[in-house]
Amino acid sequence: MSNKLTTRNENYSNWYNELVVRADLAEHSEVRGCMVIKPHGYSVWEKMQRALDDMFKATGHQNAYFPLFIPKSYFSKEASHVAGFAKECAVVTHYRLKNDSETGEIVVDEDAKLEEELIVRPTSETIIWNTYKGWIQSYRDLPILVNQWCNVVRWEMRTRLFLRTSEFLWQEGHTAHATRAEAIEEAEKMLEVYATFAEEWLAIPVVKGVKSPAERFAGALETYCIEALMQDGKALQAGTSHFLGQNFAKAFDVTFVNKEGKEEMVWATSWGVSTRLMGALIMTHSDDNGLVLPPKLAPIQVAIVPIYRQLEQLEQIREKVMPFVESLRKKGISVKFDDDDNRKPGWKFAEYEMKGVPVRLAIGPRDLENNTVEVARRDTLEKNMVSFDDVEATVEQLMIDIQQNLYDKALKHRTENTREVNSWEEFTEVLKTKGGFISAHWDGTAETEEVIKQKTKATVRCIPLDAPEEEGKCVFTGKPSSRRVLFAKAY
RNA sequence: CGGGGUGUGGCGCAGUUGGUAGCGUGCUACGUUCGGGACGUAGAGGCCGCCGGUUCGAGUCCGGCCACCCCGACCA
Repeated sequence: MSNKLTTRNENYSNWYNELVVRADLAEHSEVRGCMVIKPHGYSVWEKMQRALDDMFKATGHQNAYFPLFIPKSYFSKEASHVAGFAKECAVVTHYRLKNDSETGEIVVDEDAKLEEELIVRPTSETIIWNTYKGWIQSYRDLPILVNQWCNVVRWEMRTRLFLRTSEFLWQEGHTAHATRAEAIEEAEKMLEVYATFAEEWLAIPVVKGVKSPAERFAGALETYCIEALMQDGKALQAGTSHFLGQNFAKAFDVTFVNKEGKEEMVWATSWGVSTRLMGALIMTHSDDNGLVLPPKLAPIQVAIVPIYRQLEQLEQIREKVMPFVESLRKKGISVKFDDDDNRKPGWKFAEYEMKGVPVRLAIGPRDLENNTVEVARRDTLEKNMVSFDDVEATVEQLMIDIQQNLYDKALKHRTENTREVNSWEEFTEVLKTKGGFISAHWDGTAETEEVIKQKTKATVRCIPLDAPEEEGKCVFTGKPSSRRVLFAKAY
């Protein structure tokens, strides 16, 4: 086996593809466009789920579950929603197989055709609002704050592990409110939750913003988003939160009686993040040696590699180390003492590096003599000899330091790759030679946005929420603009 | 849907003008090793993507399918 990954400089795209497989996160399944998320990858996802789920609960939400299948007719009720998803829907038409009487092969039983076809959910707004109709009569029934963890299917033409697969895992929050202001507040609140999660857990700095009308979710009045910048200078949308207005209430006739006894339409939001965050995590921190994980999301936070000749020596190391291992575990740090006798230390070093374990400890006969441990940190690849008496404190501190260092590095990268430009020449030049976020004035029209996209492949990633008012001229048309927006090529 | 590529032991690949399938790695056993992906010896493992054709003979030539990957258009 070639032990080295393709480097990021050689071919960023290959680097990513190889890394996902070699770090044991996921692999292509035999089904086109679908992936198998392997235990190591799924452990990371579970940690994300846990953290997010706690945050959802803390903001008053509850989990529920809605069907995988959506009757086709539901879709047609919200015009822009259908238009947005129609091209990528999997459709169930039959409910039974049979053995062909001639060949004996398993075939679709044409007699078992569904009266109404079912769509495999690409998102659940329609079935949920069809359900909410039955839950809501009075203002007393509001708000409804529900989330579901599930899989969805979007029949993508081109797929990449985690970044875009035909089936993916996500959560989708769907809330119902009595007033416009409350729904907007909810959409903004969940954007904050996502941003906090991205920065504190994934260690990924994000720009909070709103989407241009062209990039808005199908059926939304406003789409809020968090945008991150990857190491190759391309942007990645890491989460979205939508203010849906009354569009779905109108489509599904969901009304409530207010305090004054008058009937009103319900206001809605929806918000989601997906296994795509795995892609963001990988592309933000990892290096040419493999995966780099922030400690808060690493399934194994500390790996201990014993170095020994005879099994007797291994036992000596084990005796020395186990109380320390137990002590770390009591503090909630996940530790693996790797006593696998079939792998050599060098192999284990490389393996834990590939898999992104934040801290690796090596302990051998020399360390037993000197009461030391070799401490290696994944993010900087630094190695230090530490007294065994101090190693617990060292490890605890490293959990904090590595988490922080990864964030700082990513923020530095983003800062250095966010450039203000004021002319079309500058715009195309920066895009061609450097990439990254381009902060520029835009006249706000869909036409200009489209032309820029056609010419450069760069899109308006978002209008940052914190963008200051600033008089300027659109980089492309020269028409007046009141604030800068962020452009970039995107995943 | 266009363009390109690939299908051969688990994985990665070679296989020349057609002659009965090989290498690396991994796997099993034993021994020596063990501080950055160890080494030796002995083994196991293949309807060469599928269907048809040419031929005494096809992994190899011809025709037709199928699948997957990569690059575009579309998208979280």
